[in-house]
Amino acid sequence: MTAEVLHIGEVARRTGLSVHALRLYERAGLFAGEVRRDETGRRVYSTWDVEWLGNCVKFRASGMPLATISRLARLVREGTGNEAERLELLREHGRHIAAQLAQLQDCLDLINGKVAAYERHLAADGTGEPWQQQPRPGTVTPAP
Amino acid sequence: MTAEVLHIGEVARRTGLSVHALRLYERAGLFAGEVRRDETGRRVYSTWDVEWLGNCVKFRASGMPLATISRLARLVREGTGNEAERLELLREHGRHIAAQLAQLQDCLDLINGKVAAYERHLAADGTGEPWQQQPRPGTVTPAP
DNA sequence: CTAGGTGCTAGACCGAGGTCTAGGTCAACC
DNA sequence: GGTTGACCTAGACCTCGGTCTAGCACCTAG
Repeated sequence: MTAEVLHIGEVARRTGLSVHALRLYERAGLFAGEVRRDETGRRVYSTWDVEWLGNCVKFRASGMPLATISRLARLVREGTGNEAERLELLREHGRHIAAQLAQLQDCLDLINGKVAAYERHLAADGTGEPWQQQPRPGTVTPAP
Repeated sequence: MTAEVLHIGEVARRTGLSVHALRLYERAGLFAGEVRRDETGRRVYSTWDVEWLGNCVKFRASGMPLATISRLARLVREGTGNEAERLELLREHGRHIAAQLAQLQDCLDLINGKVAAYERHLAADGTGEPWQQQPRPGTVTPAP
């Protein structure tokens, strides 16, 4: 079967990235395989590229900087022999994600607490304990 | 008990924000209570401000833009009567966090899969199935 | 032949969120 | 009196990740 040939617009549609972003990603070295050109100079992508980009999109969504994806891409491009390095890079980002999960959970707890307080407040007319600035004295010390 | 008076440096140390960031946050309207000044014009913060900033830090860490925190701060500043609005804002951000959690989990699954593959690959010398470009033909179609 | 669609490059521009600098005030210490 | 340290303002600057524009090349259909 002939390898499927995709042009930039089609890849953009499939990945959800803009054509601008695709060209930017290429300049930034995010592709794990040189992007070839057809006779007239247009970029030609394979379905494998699209798959790879799918991973990139997930990496980006999880906060991996372009520079890091680029490092990974280089390792993959360089081929067999650096698997340990790739592994470490992935593990590192895994730890990063774990940290983010914890932070998000932390904030979610905060929000759920406040939401519950406001719900109580709204339902029971003042029973909740929403954010409340304590009454502000005009100056630093209470009236003498 | 006299309200504790904090200056910007101390607040920076307590919140982990830079003094620059604190001034930026003030300009951006993130404070839920006007920041007062002492006789010589230096900013004076209360422990309540520090608490509030702690929440802001969590909000930021979970991706809430300064503009949104600012909206929330305005609501709190305006006082009682807009609790329903605050509630909706918080709920909205809660949904946003849930979406992020899902994305992070998705990426984490991807990474764990790859990590497992590379581990197998490294341990069993080639058994894994790491990222592998299929052999690239010189041109688009295989040699005719 | 012309128009429309798709692609190309180089480079300008953008918004978010900070960070840093210059130049100044003030209070305290030696 | 001089120096040090914390603070002030206004505004320049930075990174990141894109987005958009100008000006051009191709191909295909009407």
